[in-house]
Parts: sequence; C-alpha cells; structure tokens
Amino acid sequence: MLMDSEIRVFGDDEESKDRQFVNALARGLEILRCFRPGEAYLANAELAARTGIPKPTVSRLTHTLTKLGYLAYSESQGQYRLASGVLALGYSMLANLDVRDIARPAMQELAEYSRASVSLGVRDRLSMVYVESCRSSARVTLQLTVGSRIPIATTAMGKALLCSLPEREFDYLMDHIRLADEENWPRIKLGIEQAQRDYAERGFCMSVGEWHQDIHSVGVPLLGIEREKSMAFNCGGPGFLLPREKLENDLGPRLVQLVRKVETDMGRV
Amino acid sequence: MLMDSEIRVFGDDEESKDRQFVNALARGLEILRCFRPGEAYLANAELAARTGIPKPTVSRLTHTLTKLGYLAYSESQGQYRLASGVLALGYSMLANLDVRDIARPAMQELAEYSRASVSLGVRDRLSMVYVESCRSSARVTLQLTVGSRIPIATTAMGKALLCSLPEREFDYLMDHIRLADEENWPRIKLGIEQAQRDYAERGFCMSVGEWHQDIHSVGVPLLGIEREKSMAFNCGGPGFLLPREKLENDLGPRLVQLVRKVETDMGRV
DNA sequence: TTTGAATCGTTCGCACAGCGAAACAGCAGT
DNA sequence: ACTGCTGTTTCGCTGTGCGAACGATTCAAA
Repeated sequence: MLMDSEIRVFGDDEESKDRQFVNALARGLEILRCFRPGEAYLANAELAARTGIPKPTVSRLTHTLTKLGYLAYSESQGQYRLASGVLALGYSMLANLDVRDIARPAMQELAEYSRASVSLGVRDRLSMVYVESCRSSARVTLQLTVGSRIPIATTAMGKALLCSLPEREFDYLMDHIRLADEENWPRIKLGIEQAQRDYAERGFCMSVGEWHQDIHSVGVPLLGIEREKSMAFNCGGPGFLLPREKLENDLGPRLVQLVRKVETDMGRV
Repeated sequence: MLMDSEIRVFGDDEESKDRQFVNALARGLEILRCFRPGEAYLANAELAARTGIPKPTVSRLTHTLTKLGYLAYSESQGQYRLASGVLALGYSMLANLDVRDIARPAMQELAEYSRASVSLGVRDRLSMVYVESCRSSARVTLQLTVGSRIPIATTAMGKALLCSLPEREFDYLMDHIRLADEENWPRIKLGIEQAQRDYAERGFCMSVGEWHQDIHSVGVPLLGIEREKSMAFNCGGPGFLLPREKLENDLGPRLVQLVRKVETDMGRV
C-alpha cells in the first residue's frame, strides 16, 4: 500500500533555480526516508532505484550517514539499516510539545471510558504521525503508538485535519492525495466531502472501515495557535466496540468536548 | 547540564580529506541536533554559534530543511523549531526493532512487580535513547518515554552498555566522556570502574543517585547478535521505592534473568 | 575449472554547484 | 546619524556530484 506520495523534492519543477536550496542535504534525508516499517535492510542499489539518485552519489551519502550514526552497515548482508541517531532527532521535538502534557490526562480518561484508544497526531506530507497515544487498560486495542503513521485521506484524524485547513492548503493537499492514488480517488473524494459536511454540522469526522475494515473512529482537529497548527485527535478501535451510532452520538461529541478543553487549557499557559 | 559531547564531525581531525564524506549533509543534520528539550525555538545566529557553521551556510541549510518539512519558521519570533518531518525518520527504525515486541511482556511484568519502570535503550553518541519503556500501573514513577535520552556515563543503563563493549570501543567512548566533562571526570571514572566490577561479579550495574538525586536503578546489557548490539535494559525509579539493598539482592538479579530470557527468545525467531 | 554475463560497489577526472569572507540591507535602541 | 544586532546577496575559488570506466562477486553454462 502507498502511504506516502512522492512529493517531488529535487528535479524540482517550479523553482529548480533556488540558489538557497542545498540538494545534498535533501537527498541524504530522502535516503533515510526510504526505510519503512517492514524493510529494515536496504542496499545501495535499491536506494538508488527508489530515489533516482545516481549510484556513486548514493554511495557517498550512505557512507556519510553511516559515519554520523544515522545508518549502520551490515557486513553479512551488504546492506544498510537505520541506526540510533535517527531517534534522537524526533524526540527533541516531542519533548517541546507542551500540548502532549496538557492533553494526556483527558485523553487517558476518554480512552478508559470508550475502551478504545485516543491519539494526537501531526501531519507530515500525506500522513498523520502520532505524537501521543492513550489506550484503555483493557487492551483489545490496536498496536499504534507514538511515531506510527496513518494516511491522511481515509482516516478520521486525517480528514479532521484536512477540514481545519485554509482553502489554499486544502486544495494543495487534495491535489497530492489524488496523484498518490488515482485509482481510488473518486471514493476517497466522496469520503472527504462527507467529512466536511460532518465537520460543519457537528464538529467531528468519522471513518467507518474506510482505512482498515473493522476499524472505526472519530476525529477532531485542534484549532490552536501558531505552533500547534496541523494537529488532530482521534478516538478509535475495533468496529464491534465502536458501532457507528455510538461514534455519532457519544464518542464524537465527547471528543469535541475534550478538544475544546485542551484548547482553553493551552490558552491559560 | 551537558548531556552530549561535541563529537567533532567536520573539520574532521584524522581524515579531513575523505572524498566520500558529504559535508553539507552532515551539517544539515547537525543543525537539527541543536534543538534540545527545553529549547523549542532557535534563530539562525544561534545555530551558527553552536555549530560553528558560517551564517550564510546556516541560512541555506535552514531554508532547505524548512522546505522539506523538518523545520518550521515562526514569523512572530523570527526563529525556527523542529517540524513533523523529524518524527517520521525515527519511527521506521522503531518499527523494525523486533526486540521490542519480544521483550515487552517480560518488561511490563517486571515493571509491575517492582512498581518502577523498566526500559530498553540504544546508544547514540554519549547518550542512551529509550526505544521501549514500561511503567507500573501505580505511576508514581518518572516521566521518561520512548525517545528520551539519558547520559551514558552516570546511569545504570549507560554503564551496563559500556561494560559490554570491546576494549577498543570502550576506550574510545571513555575518551569522549572525559572530554565532555573534565570537571567531574574523576568521580565519573570511579563510578564506571565500580560498574565494571559489579558487572563482572553479578552481571548488572547500578546507579544510586549518580545521575539524579533520588533516582536509583540497575542496568544490564543485551548481548545479542549483530543488529541488537549496543542496547541495554534498566529498571529504575524513585529512591524510596528502590533502596540499594533491594536493587542488589532482588531487582538486579531479576533484570539479569529477564535479559537472558530475551536473548534466548530472540535466538528462536 | 574456466568463461561469460549478470549483478554489485567504488574510483576517476572534469564541469559546475555550493561555500564563505565580505559587503549589503533591515530594525531597534540609544 | 550612529552602533549593534539581525538575515540575505555577491562572486571568485574550490569542493563536490556525476558519467563512464573499473574491480569484485556471484551464478550458469560450457
């Protein structure tokens, strides 16, 4: 499945003559992005194929990343894998997100009440990345945790985020969502239009089996100030625990209430 | 407090004429590393000062990182902060670490038993970065979670890791630890030497208030195969819950037993 | 075992892109 | 106007990316 689109980075169409743009850096990071869950090891040739970067250059980049501790080389396999360095980058960001501390208690409470999981995520390209996740103690729930990625177009959290965006940004993302999955575009588009209506009427969006069969969820965007932009909450779990009616009449409104509380609490700090 | 040393990266002493090394990439990543918990926003000038990179170059790098979604620019403050892109990198690594799934149940069990927290970390430069953490349901415990960093030289987890290293690597790290904190070096050195004796005799190390007052813990390295190198477990919490005697006679041995079990379980897969 | 045809990754030398000292520009606050 | 602080632009020199050529492996067929 294609979770992320290939947003063009180099060979940049529009503004390829950006003298401020450092290509080598962009490419090195693109190398790191090639590694995905389930693909621990990648060889130079594979990286070259995926990124379109010439082989000798990939060689130099992997060599550099290895020396810096972001990649590790496996002699036996002749392939690279991600090393501990990459973890360090992400955490400094998490640690500086005070929303997490503010929201956590209410999230945990709703997770227990709903016997499902409640999460907070930020957008990255065409995914939502979890930055906080609470699950009920009765853990029949799914295994998504901080750092997990879910698609933006078919999940409640993702659609909620889309609904909160200014028109320009919304259109830009819709364009990319279409390009990433032309085949399912009509269905996806309908889902997002429905989400917009739901959001306008009730303040939350739903995804009932759209992403994975038997996963139901509601989503609400966080309408914060500057730095908390592009974040959204969800409450979701297995379908038998969260029938549509319960989402609409109980959990949706409760999640909206949770988010309003978080927003005022943030204002106070 | 200085948690991480400035391990020289460019202006590289030994092999500055490494034609394989891409400086621009190293510098870009060094920029991202400047952001630490508690320092959400940094300006170009500050970044230039910290890294020693000339201002115009910092300008180009931040511009590039912003376009790629790893940094975000705050108009109001005229400063940069980490953006969602950095999270994505770390998670692909976590998802591919099967040790986590193997170890989690036993970790949770020990966490409940000890009413403290049990964590697994990997080394990154002079820190240990948590990749998994379980806490007891009775959560009087400290707030460290996946992605947190603790120093290598004064914590049980870090010292346990040091004890497991081959001599060459051990010496290399000791050198850098000394350079990072000359002032406290004598005391730190004694602590590590004690850890080596403890490890040789009983298989675990301890830190009783060495890192933070009133934080006590035991640590055990994971002696795995290739890819699980440089990982270690700890079990720690507030001092009043974990008196030295309990660490030595109960939790230390139990943590050793846990790690042995994880090692054999990993061999089976 | 040898040979040929595939891989794979690294080396080489040239052309050019990115670096950085210095100069420039925007803003505050004396 | 000056000083002290930002961040950006200029432009010559140089470090760096890339095509092509080169080794190193592997596997299959001769």
